[in-house]
Amino acid sequence: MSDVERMVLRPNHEGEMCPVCGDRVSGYHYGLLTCESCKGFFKRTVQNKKQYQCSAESNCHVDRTCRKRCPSCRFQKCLTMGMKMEAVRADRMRGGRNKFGSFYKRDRAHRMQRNAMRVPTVIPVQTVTQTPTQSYYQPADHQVSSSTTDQNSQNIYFDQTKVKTEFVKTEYDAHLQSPTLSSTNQQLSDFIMRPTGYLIDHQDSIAALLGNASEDPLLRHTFPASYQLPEVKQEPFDYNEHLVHHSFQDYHNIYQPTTNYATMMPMTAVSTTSPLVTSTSSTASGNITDASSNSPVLPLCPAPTEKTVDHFYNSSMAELCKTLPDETQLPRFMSASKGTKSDGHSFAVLMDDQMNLLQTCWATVHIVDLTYAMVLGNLPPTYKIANGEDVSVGFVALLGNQTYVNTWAELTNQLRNMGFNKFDYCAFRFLALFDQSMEHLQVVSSARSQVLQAWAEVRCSTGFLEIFEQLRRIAYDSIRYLWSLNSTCPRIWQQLNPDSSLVMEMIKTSASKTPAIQPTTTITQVPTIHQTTYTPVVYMAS
DNA sequence: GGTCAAGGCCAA
DNA sequence: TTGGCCTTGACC
Repeated sequence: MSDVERMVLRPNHEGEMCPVCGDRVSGYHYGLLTCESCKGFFKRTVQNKKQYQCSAESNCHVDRTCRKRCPSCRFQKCLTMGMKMEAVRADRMRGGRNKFGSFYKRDRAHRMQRNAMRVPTVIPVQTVTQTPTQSYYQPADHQVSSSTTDQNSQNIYFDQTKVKTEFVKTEYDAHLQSPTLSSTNQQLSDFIMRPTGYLIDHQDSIAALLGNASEDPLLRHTFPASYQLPEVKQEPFDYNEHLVHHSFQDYHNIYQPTTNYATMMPMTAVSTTSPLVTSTSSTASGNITDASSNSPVLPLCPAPTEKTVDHFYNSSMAELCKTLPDETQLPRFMSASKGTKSDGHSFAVLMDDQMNLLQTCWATVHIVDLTYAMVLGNLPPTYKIANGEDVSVGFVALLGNQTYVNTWAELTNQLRNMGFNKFDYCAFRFLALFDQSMEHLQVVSSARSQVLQAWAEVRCSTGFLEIFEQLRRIAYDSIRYLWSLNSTCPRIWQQLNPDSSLVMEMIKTSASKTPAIQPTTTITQVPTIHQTTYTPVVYMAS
């Protein structure tokens, strides 16, 4: 093992801050880089099945000095940041490796790469003054497989050598640099700027779109092609094996509990409202009692092991999508597709359906992405674009559609207060991808059902779904707003290069596909959602 | 045998 | 109840 490899594999948490309270990180604990005190707090809470009640509004500030004040909000923040109750052992067995070992290793390697690449030729694109307690960049970077960037960045950086600044001239250029939209823009196809300021590689956009956490480009910086740190051992990816055995419909067959976790069951899913959807594993009272019914879609299985978690991430849809353009794999794909006629026509139809989905959903995914980042506090309130103007983050999120900026901000606040976490974010993304308006496609309808069922295993609130639908309608309206510019603001429209730009084609197509907001469903008010509708599933020993 | 993320212990 | 330190044990 080389020195560099040793550096990659050896933990170095010096200077790292706990994403929950900001104290010094002592290592990976229950899926997250945290301090010793949050580790102990989380362990006690889960082991002793503690139920906390916030005396305020469930949005208490948590930092090193006041973390003892509100255990309810502290625990909620632990969960939101990504600590995993499943990692607390039901049998209390000491020692041994935990179930996320390979995650930790991979995450460490990613972090080392980021740290290594932070040094050369980067300049701040926007210097944002922030205090430790006012960080709109919450340190979700500590979370294994999370989809955010770096906590320690006081400035937001970009690689000066990569940015084609000539394309950053108007407010709409700011839109075009937002993640989803820009992935379709040929002019910016080499590098894409995330709202947080990071440039991501073009090929990552599909992974981002599909919500694969381990492949999320926000986990990675863009590296010069010539620069490569030694990777942690990569498992060879067998396309055929993954497609056949880990297809979307077969996830539930993969995630089988192991003995360590077999005794852990989600005992209570307390809610004052009905479950999100009727689940076959739910009782009439809404309590989920069947731990063997694992998530078919989301990494929410009640008994994840290192092996099964690895399966999920290594066999991700993103990996499958990456292999699709490879002609040498195409025959295997065709023969491996269950129930799919193995001929070129079937494949063409499949691709056509995928394009339909992407064209319909990209704006929703874009808004969902920014919503989650806002919930985590990762985004500054405004962005300065190249011409010196400040635009609000809502302006960027809604593609310039000012109508619902305030509504979006309120929805974001509500989600934050409801404890919106990465699982909900993941569900939102899948629901966005499998757009309701495409439910005439059988696979979409089926996929939506699986997502909803998986989600219902960890959430018992219709409130989240209501807000998602609001976001989706806002996305539709924003696309139509963009499209309307060709008649209302021809000057700006022309700057978007409408005759040759691929993004214009996407806007045009999606504007024609997304259903108009009906008068009866026009978004005028944020729905009233009570915070008490959310209670996390608590894993308990049976 | 070293590593490190689990659980346990115990003073504050 | 908290949080710092210790012990344990699977994995490398």
